[in-house]
Amino acid sequence: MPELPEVETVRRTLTPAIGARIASVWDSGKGLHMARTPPRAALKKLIGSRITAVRRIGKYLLVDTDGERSLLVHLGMTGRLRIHKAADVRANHTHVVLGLGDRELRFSDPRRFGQIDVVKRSAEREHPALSILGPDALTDGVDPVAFHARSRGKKAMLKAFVLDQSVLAGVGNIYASEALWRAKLRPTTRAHKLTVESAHRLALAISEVIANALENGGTSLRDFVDADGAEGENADYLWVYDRAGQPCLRCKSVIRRSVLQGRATFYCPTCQKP
DNA sequence: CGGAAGACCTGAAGGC
DNA sequence: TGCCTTCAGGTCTTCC
Repeated sequence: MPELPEVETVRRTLTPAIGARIASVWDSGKGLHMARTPPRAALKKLIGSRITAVRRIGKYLLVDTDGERSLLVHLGMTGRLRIHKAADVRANHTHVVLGLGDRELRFSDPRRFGQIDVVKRSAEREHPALSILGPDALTDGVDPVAFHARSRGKKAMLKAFVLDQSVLAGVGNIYASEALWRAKLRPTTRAHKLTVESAHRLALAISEVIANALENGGTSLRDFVDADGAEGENADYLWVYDRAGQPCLRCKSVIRRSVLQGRATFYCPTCQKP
């Protein structure tokens, strides 16, 4: 479910946890992404430390402590990271809980596509999940020159290029369609076809789409909520995603849905030129 | 190299 | 009410 704007929204709403001491940890023992179970022994080592910051790299969150380790979290499709009162009933599919006195930081994830790990901060970028990430689309910004350079010689479709986390970290399925619509580019166009001008347009479109979604607190189509349980408003502002059969907001043509690499893709057949 | 298809999972929604 | 199919903000692997 969560792309950069949603993960960043979670990060921002987690700041009340900063300063809290981790008094206990618990995990369900269930396997998450790639059948990996949360590393119980490493989680236990977080006990006694205080949360000093919550950072985000691409779609990953890092909960820093005053020890040498950080908690690494990926929300997958249905993951939630929320602050609850310790007395609140635990949601179904809760898989990791950090006890923070009268509060708890809880990770729940019905589909279990998320990831939980503990990393040594001094070597965090060597973690396999983080080592492959390109520049962060928000923190680092989308450098149009570098973006264009990365597209040289690439036969991949633009949709795949934009989703490639090693090119740019943070863009997911919704905002890929949104950015390509905004840049007036067809999702199936090959990346090497980008001109300097169209690459710049796409780079700017990605930045704007992400900034707007973030302002709206993210897109809640199904599962996404922030750390306080609040939904985002951005679903009301989508131009193409989930709008198949409806008029293009630019030219009134009928928006189409196709499937690219197994994923729903939305575009305007008229104003997004092949 | 790239793309399609399948894998990992659960639950909501729609058709009958 | 139930049963069945389809679909879902993400990776990762395998096969062509």
